[in-house]
Amino acid sequence: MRDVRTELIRAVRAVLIASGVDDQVEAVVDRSARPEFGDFSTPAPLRAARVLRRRPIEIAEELRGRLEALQLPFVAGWTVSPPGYVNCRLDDGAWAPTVIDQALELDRGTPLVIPGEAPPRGRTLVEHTATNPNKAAHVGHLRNACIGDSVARILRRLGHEVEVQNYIDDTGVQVADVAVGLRHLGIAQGADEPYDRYCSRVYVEVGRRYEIDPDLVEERRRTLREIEAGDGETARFVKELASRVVDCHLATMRRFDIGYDLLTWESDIIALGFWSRAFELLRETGSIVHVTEGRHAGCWVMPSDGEEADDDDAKVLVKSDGVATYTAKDIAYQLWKFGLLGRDFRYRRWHPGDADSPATTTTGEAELPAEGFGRAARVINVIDARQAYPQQVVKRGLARTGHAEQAEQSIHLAYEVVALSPAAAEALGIPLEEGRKEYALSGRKGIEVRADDLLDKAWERVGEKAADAETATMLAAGAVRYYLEKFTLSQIIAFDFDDALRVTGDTGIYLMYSHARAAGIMRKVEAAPGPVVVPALEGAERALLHGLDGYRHALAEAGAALSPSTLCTYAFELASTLTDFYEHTEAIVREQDPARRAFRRRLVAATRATLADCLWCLGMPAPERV
RNA sequence: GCGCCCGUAGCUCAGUUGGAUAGAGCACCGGCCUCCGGAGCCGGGAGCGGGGGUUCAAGUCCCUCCGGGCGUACCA
Repeated sequence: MRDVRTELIRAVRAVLIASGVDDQVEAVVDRSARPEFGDFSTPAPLRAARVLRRRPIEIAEELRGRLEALQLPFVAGWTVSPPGYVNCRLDDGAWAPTVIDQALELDRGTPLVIPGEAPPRGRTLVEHTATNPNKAAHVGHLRNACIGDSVARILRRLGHEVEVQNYIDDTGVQVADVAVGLRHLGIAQGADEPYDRYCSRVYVEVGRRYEIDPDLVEERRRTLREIEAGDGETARFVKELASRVVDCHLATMRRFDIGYDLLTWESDIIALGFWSRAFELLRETGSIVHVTEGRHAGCWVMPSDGEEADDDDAKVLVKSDGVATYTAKDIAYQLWKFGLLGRDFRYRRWHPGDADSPATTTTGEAELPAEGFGRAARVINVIDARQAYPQQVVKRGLARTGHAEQAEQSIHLAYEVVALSPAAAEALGIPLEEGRKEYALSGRKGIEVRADDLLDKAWERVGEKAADAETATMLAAGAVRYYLEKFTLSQIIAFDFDDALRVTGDTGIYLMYSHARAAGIMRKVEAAPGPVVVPALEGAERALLHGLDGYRHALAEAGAALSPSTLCTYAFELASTLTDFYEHTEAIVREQDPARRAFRRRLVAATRATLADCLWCLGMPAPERV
């Protein structure tokens, strides 16, 4: 069977139809608001009253009769309460063992697909991280990576075929800036200074010098042109620089258990002529127009929907100097992602010797089959909300070139940025403004909290109590991830050190601690064989069973909404329910009745398994002890 | 100007796509270690920005106003 709630929804839907209401009325089933009503309740009769033109309470009585007649094996009885709810009380002896068994059978090798509902056909491509390879990753980049990684995990857990890509913009202004700085400013790398941090420092300094040194600005222009051209000394220098920073980023993300299937390089997109091919497609379909006068004179632009050429919303794709904009290359990339471009990369392993290494695109010798990459049915781009407009243009590019279906399956998973709380801003030496609640990060100005530094801080914090260094490493990474994932995507995170490094309350530490506690009980109480006999349930036990039963629903919901925070909320509730059980029922080690002891032990085992599964989806460790 | 997002307890945030009495963490105050791990638990006070509307039912949907953020580049 599926989870209890899904079964009840099916049953309610069936009796609604039998009563003459088709799908006009949704079969809503929720946990009962109060225990005295039962385990689950449906307000469907209230909604059906309008359609049937009858009193809700009468409809409720009728539905109750029909539901009773279904004789669902896990249901003890149905009641009606005014003004027109139908309530269900479960048969503990029937539903509890099923819920426990299902939790104990959780296996990450077996997707949690709902029986009868096959996972979607085709590949889902998730692009995330995409940090410019010119500086150390900061907490904003880390939010992107955590969201993307968890979405990928959740979808995989639900049986989707997922490919994760990290886009490397190695031809943009930002990397050019650092190249200029490295070549002309003579700043030395510190002895123990990691390369990405060194680049961060150079990046800030070169930004300052631009203000006072016009020659340096000219040098940037020249550098960009040479990068665009693709071969020559500068291009090689920049590729090397970007590669080294990418390695730093990969190492940083690996500390958070974040990995990738493929690195896609913008320089490869240019070198392999992706844009020129996309340009042909756009031109042939009339998706773009060449503007001869006005402020866009000499440019190729994509007009906005339903307006004439060169209106205010038109987006420039080719500048008057003939160079394609970033958005233009993004359209080409997006067409490739769906296998619509008619061109492909070549592929090899990024670091052949390293088992954790992703694959990478290359213009050199192909070592991996091309069929393994791209060709997506659905594309999810994890990109911050500020880029909604260019992402819309990318989507429009697909629609205009005749790929309405793929445009529909192009999802900009927008999330709000990470900013600094007043306290964090003050700690970084930023002057505070009256009434201002958040302060923007800026890699360019050096105003940032680096991902590695944050993790180091967390490690020191949890290390005070952790069993050993290895445990501290797990706890620190899990704590930081939870902090960055628990906010809804549309919420700006005003990053605060106290909140991020907290070890009590609604934190990743609490979740991992709960898991370790459950694991500890299992070490202390030996497993007992035989069938589960369900005793008279205490409140905390019933709550725990409901928590376990709700996992599939929560996971499916998080997957449908592409929302890790939904799963965070679920995880914290489950952990809290476990704590409640732990604190307010008799210790299992002291339980004398063997049947009850066995039942309670299995209940804890099922909870541990569910929590571990859930933590995996959130990219968090499930430690056996802390 | 136009578009998107945010506004829920002193602070930081949830709120199951419209359901019964709006939750949690932090902070503050007061309790709980002869008890499977106290990174815990129990108790205490206070809230849906304002105003209309739709509905049996609105934090949730519509309109409007007020605050705040972001976008609206031949930057990425």
